[in-house]
Amino acid sequence: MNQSSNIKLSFKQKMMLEREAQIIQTVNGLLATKGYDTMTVDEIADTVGIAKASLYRHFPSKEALAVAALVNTMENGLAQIEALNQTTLSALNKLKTITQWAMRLKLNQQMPNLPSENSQLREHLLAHETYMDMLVNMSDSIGQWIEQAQADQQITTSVTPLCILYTLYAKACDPVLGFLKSSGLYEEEQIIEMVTSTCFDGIGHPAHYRLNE
Amino acid sequence: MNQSSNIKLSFKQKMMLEREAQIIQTVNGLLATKGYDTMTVDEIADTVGIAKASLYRHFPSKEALAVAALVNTMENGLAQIEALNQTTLSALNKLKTITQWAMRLKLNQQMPNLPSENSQLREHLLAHETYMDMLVNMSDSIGQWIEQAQADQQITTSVTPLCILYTLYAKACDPVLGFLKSSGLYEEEQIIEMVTSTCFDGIGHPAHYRLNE
DNA sequence: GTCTATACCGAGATAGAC
DNA sequence: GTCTATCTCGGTATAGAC
Repeated sequence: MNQSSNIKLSFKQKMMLEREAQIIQTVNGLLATKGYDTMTVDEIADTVGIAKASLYRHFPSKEALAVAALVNTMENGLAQIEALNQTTLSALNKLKTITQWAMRLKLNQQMPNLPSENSQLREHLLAHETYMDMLVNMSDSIGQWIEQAQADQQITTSVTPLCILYTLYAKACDPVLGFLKSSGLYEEEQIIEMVTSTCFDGIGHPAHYRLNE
Repeated sequence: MNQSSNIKLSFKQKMMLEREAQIIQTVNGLLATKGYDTMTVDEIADTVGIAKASLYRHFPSKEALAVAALVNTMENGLAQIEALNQTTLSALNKLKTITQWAMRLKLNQQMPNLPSENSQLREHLLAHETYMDMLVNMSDSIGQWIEQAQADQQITTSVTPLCILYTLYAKACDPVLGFLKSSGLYEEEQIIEMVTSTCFDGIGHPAHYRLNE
C-alpha cells in the first residue's frame, strides 16, 4: 500500500493497487450505507468478489479496512481544498463549495459515517498519525477561510469560528439529505440547494432579506 | 406494561412498573451514547443491576427494549408539544423551544440515536403502529407551527415546510452539540444558544442584520 | 420474578493447500 | 495471492432451579 511514490511498478503491483482501490471503494459504500458496526467483512468480500481470506492479505483487520477508507476520503477532501485555494473565489464561496462537495458524497452514499462516540474505531483513528495530520490540516485550511469570511463580513461573527467549523463538518453526515432524497420529491441539486440555504441563510428569516449572493 | 390506565395496582405491580421505567432509562442512555448495535444486553442488565434472564421477563428481545425506549422518548416529546400548544407563544418560539428541548436531551445523552438507514430495528419501528402514530402526530403538530410561522413571515419560505421539518428533527441528533461539549470551551446553555443561532439565523449573515427576536 | 448455567449462532480472523 | 474449511469468541436468547 501507499507505493504511489515509486516510479516503476510491475504489472502485478499495479493489479494489486487496482484491487485495493476497488476494496476501498466497496468499504466506503458500506460504511456510508450501513455504518461500521453493521457492515460485515463477508459482505465486503462478496461485493468485491474475492474470498474473505484474500481480503486479509491486503488489510490486517476490519478496522484497518475502515481506516483506509476514511483516509482515502480525507485525501480527496484535502485535494478539493487545495484546488479551491488555487482559485480566486471568495472565502464564503470556498466554504460553500467544499460543503457542497461533502454533501454530494453523502447523497451518493460515498461519505463514510463517522463512528459514534463510543467506539474502538474512534480510538484507532485518534492514534492514526497520518489521519490526524490530515484532519488538522483540513481544519486549519477551512478555519482560515472562516476567519477570512468573518473579516470580510461575509458570515456571522455571533458564533465562534470553532462552532462554524463543526457546523460545516456536520453537513457531511447530515441525515436531512437522505430524508429529502427518500421523500422522492426533489432532484439531487434541489436538495443541495435547500440544505445549503438552511445552513448559510438559516430558516429564521424571510427570503427577501438575504444579503449575500 | 402500559397498565397506567388501570385504577388499582398492587404493590408488586407498582414495583414492576418502577423497574421497567428504570430499564427504559438505562436503555435510553446506552442508546444515546453507544447506539443500538454497540450496546449489549449484558451491559443493560449490569447497569440496571439484575440478571440478563430477568430482563427477558420484562421485554422479549433486544429490539423490544430499544423500541420501548424510543416510544418513551416520543411520548415525552408529544407531551412537550401539547404543553406548548397551551401557551400563547408565537409559532416561531414554539419551534425554537421544542428544538431546544431535543437538543438538551441530546447534550445530556438521553436522546436515543435513531438507527441508521440499513437496520432491522428500523423495519421494526416502521411496523410499530403506536410509534408510527406518534411520529405522524408529532410531524403534524410541528408542521402546523411551521406553516403558521411562514404565514406570519417569521421564518423563510424559500425552502419547503418538509425541508424545515427534517432540519429541525435533525437537531435531535446533531453531532455539533457533542463536539462543542467535548471541546470543554462552553457551558451547556452557550452551546444551545450557538446551535440555535446557526439553525435559525444561519451562518451566512453578519450578526447585526438579524431580524427576529 | 430472579438467579446460574448453557445452548446457539453470527462474525472476525486464521490454517493450509494450490 | 487466492481459495475452502475451520477456529474462536462475544453476544442473543433460553432452560431450569429456587
